[in-house]
This record gives sequence, C-alpha cells and structure tokens, in this order.
Amino acid sequence: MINALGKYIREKREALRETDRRYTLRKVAGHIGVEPSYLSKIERGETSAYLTEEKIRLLAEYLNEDPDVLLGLSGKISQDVQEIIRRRPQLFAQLIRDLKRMPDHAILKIVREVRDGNW
Amino acid sequence: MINALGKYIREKREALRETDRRYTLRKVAGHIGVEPSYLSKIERGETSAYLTEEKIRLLAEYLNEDPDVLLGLSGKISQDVQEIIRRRPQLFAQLIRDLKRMPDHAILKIVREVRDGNW
DNA sequence: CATATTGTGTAGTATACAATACACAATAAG
DNA sequence: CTTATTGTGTATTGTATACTACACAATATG
Repeated sequence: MINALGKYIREKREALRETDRRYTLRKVAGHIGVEPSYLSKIERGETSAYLTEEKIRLLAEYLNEDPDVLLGLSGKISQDVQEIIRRRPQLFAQLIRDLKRMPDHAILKIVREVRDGNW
Repeated sequence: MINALGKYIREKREALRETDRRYTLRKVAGHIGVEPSYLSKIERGETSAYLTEEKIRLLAEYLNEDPDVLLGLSGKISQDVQEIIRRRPQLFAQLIRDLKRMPDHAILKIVREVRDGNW
C-alpha cells in the first residue's frame, strides 16, 4: 500500500516550524504517542511504517489538517465511513463507482442538495 | 472485525444444494482455492478465519451472490471503491456521512440521476 | 566549549490476517 | 457392508501491520 503521508506531514511540520519552534519531530511524536524513531521512519516514507487511524487523527489535529485527507494519504478510509458503506454495500458501491469520473463540483452539488433536504 | 459472512454463505450453499448435489463444502473450497477445513471454519464463523477479496469474489460468482454484499458481510469494502474514495477523501467522506440516514430510495434516486447525466 | 536537543539507524516484538496439512469421525453410496 | 465422501479438529506457518527500545552522530543553545 502506498504511503504518501510521510512526505506530506514532513512538509507541513517543517512549514509550521518556521513560525513555531515547537514543531519538532520529537514533540509531534510525543503528542501522538509514538517513538520519535518511528515517526522519523514514517516521515521518510519507509514502506513498513504505518500509523493507526487513532494516531492519524491526533496528528491531523496537531498539524491542523483534515483527518480524512491524512487517512487517505496513508491508504486508509475512516472507520465510521467504512461502517456506513458496509451496512448498505450494494447501494454505496454503486453510487461511488458512478461518481468516479464526476468532477468535484458535481459531487459538491449533490452534497448541498442532500443537506438542503431536497430528498 | 465482525464476520457475518459464514452464516450467510452456509445457508446459501445449503439452499443451492437442495437442487444441486455438487454444492458441497469441499467443492466450493476447491473452487475458490482454499482447504476445506478452512472454509469450514469460515462457515461456522470462527473469528480468526477471513478470506481475501479475490476469494470472496470467486465465492460470490460460484454462489451467484453480489460480491459487494459478501465483502460487506466480512467487514470489507471492494478495493476499487476504496481507491475511488482515497483519491478524493474529503469529498466522498462528506457525501457518505451525509447519506448515512437517508433511506435507500433517496440514494437510488441520486444514482439514477447521476446515470441520466443530470449533473 | 559543554550540553541539550534533534533526527535517524538497528534490532526486536506483538498481534492480526490468511492461510496449509493432515487426521478423523460421521454419513452417504455402491 | 465396505468404500467413498463429507465436514471438522488440531497444529502450524508466513506475511503485514504497528509498534518499542536504545544507541548515536549532527546540530543548536546557553
């Protein structure tokens, strides 16, 4: 499985560090509850280094990033979203496959209409 | 992770067997490429017995079932669907969460409109 | 300059996942 | 009634995932 998370969070962390010296690898590691050596492996994209969803969420919070994006970068999908799909697999699989080639704005339009209660 | 697959496929296999004697556990196991003892464990819902997506697909074909349904029952989501979500995690996570409480017919309506190109 | 901090290298661990191999008792078929 | 077939029990295996522990060299700080 791909691991694009590392490069992304290293860049974000270094960017944050420009204005706030506290964003060291060790501080971040401590905050999400892993050994610094392990976070180092992740940031450098070592293929055998992964984080659990829980830790990716803590990381997202600390780096002010969207958890779904960070999960996506490490090849994962939020457990709650997975659960929704698993309850009605045919329906959701169908919908998602149909939306594969739709541009973002078309999907956002659906989101808005669903929220407005047009269904 | 839950494993409701076992009960479901045992019932389906036994139903098929009523009219076709070839639907034995051993035959099905041979068809999908696992040891009979392993399929036995799965059908009886032993928590530590799982099948890969590839084998669940072969099983679905052989039992004339929807692969997405069988994947769902074993707590999985089709790889191709996962890939679609991972490419635009924010967008899809948002949409799926918003659709959580929508009735089937409302989601089907969206599917139909997407297919009709109303976007 | 001494020392504190930082990132990284190496080695090792626990658990989940995805199976195999083979023996065996119960049932079915010839 | 013998033989074949069926489902299951037990033991074991390999790989992926998700980490820890600790040493160490380079860099930064007082």
